[in-house]
Amino acid sequence: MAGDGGLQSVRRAFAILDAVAAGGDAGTGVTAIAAATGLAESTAHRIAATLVSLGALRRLPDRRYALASRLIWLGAAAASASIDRAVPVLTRLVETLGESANLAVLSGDRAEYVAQIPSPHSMRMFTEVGRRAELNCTGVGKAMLSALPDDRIEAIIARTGLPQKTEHSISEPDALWAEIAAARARGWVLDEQEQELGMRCIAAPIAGPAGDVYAVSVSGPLTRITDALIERAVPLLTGAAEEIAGLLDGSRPPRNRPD
Amino acid sequence: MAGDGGLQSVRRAFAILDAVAAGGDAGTGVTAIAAATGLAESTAHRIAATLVSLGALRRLPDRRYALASRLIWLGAAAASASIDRAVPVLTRLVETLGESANLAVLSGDRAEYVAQIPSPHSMRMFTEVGRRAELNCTGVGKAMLSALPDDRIEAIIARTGLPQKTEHSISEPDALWAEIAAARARGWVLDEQEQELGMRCIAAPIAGPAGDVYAVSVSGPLTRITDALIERAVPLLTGAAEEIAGLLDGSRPPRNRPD
DNA sequence: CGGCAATCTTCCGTATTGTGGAAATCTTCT
DNA sequence: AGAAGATTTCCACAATACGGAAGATTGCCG
Repeated sequence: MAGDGGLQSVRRAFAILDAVAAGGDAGTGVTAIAAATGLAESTAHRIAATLVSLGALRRLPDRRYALASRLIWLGAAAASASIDRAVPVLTRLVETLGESANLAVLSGDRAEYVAQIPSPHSMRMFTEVGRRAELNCTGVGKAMLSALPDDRIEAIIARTGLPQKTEHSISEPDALWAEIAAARARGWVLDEQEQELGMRCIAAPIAGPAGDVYAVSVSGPLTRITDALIERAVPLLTGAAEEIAGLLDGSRPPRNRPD
Repeated sequence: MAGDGGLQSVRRAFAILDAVAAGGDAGTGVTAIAAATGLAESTAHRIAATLVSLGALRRLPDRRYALASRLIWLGAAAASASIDRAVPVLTRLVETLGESANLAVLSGDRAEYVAQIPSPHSMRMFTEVGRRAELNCTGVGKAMLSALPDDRIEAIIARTGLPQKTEHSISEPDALWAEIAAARARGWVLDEQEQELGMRCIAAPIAGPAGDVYAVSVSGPLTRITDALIERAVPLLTGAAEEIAGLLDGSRPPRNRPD
């Protein structure tokens, strides 16, 4: 093996998958892939073609590449064990705080809820797992943004804009950047009725070892997610984030990034 | 490139990921990986080590390998676009039949619900997306089993047994194999209160181009999922399976496999 | 429609990377 | 402690992957 990284061509294949994932849902051309990975265009083309034949990438009509279904399947298989291991952590959050706990993953330009332990209260925030949500107006979305490099955030905002779910949703880029800065400083974010009127949510980001990004959150109605509960919940939440990070391949919460 | 498959080492890396995915949640050793892929043990070891350094595999304390979180992330990113494209198909099913429609993926040894369009009826089957379910006693599970090679089915059964959710759940391997044979013959399966008392579900398998397996289903309470509705729904369901297969990288429904 | 620029695709000589057999090491069981 | 099986390391070498160059395609503009 040349160095500690193992097989060069396998590493390059994953770099190409990352570049395509970062390129957004409209697809990524060979020139952009080559630029993002530092590979020659013909090399990038050949590896991308291999990934297409393997079902990990697909070709769009305009010759761009997008992620494909073999990754869905492998991801689901990988998630089977990892999320199962996160469930007890979420469960303890719920038992301690009495509110719903969620785990989300950054999925394209949106947040996808991948696990939820519901609150025992009859009135609770109802989040369908598998549902995708905007990044700018959800706790988990803002938490995950805070774990991304600035240029990645800019690319996402350029593609998605800042969709409005309620009158409280963040509608100005400056306000979102301020939220991100605050999240980076204190390690958690608050969704103050931005996703849904009457609902409040706190969330903490989790960074995986390879650029994968998640968030864990606690959510419920405004009447119960008081400032006192938030104060009590934050250390538990950030502790849960750390614990889940450890379960997801020994990763750690993100360091602050003063880009 | 040697042949049409592209880079040999990238193909081998994915073959190793498949072998680890097929090996179950307890992990897979180098010798088993080498046997499953036909590679030399030292080659398999080196590629697996590369995948560990990339975050696609992780090492267990007993030196076995398991799928890791980079695949969750890539899978979620890939799912972002693919499932979005399947949602209109599910929606049309619901609008036509008036019952909930679901999309599930084979996730480890279980079925994971990845999308759901709920029925407009106030009493409906409530399936939390992201929830995992047993393969032997769910429509989507049995449908997906029917799309797998027999030896893969045997390995799954050996690991999971045949868990019982209701008194109707399939508890004998012979009965499950008969269900699988029937599913292969007609292209869809029926869950007759096996997952939940009072609930009925029909499901059709979808095979991806690279061994990835999904199922689309229509479900509801016994009182509404009548034989007449099933008769009416089956061609719509299998048509939806075909359509979703086409959206998931041009794949087609599985051919019968008379192993 | 033609021209142009940008992007994509193919080809090929070659050197670098990946290979697999053999040996060494580790782990588990009796 | 010994044996057997599994895992890991090493290294010579050949086969695979590489990238530059040339050719092909696409989209835009006048």
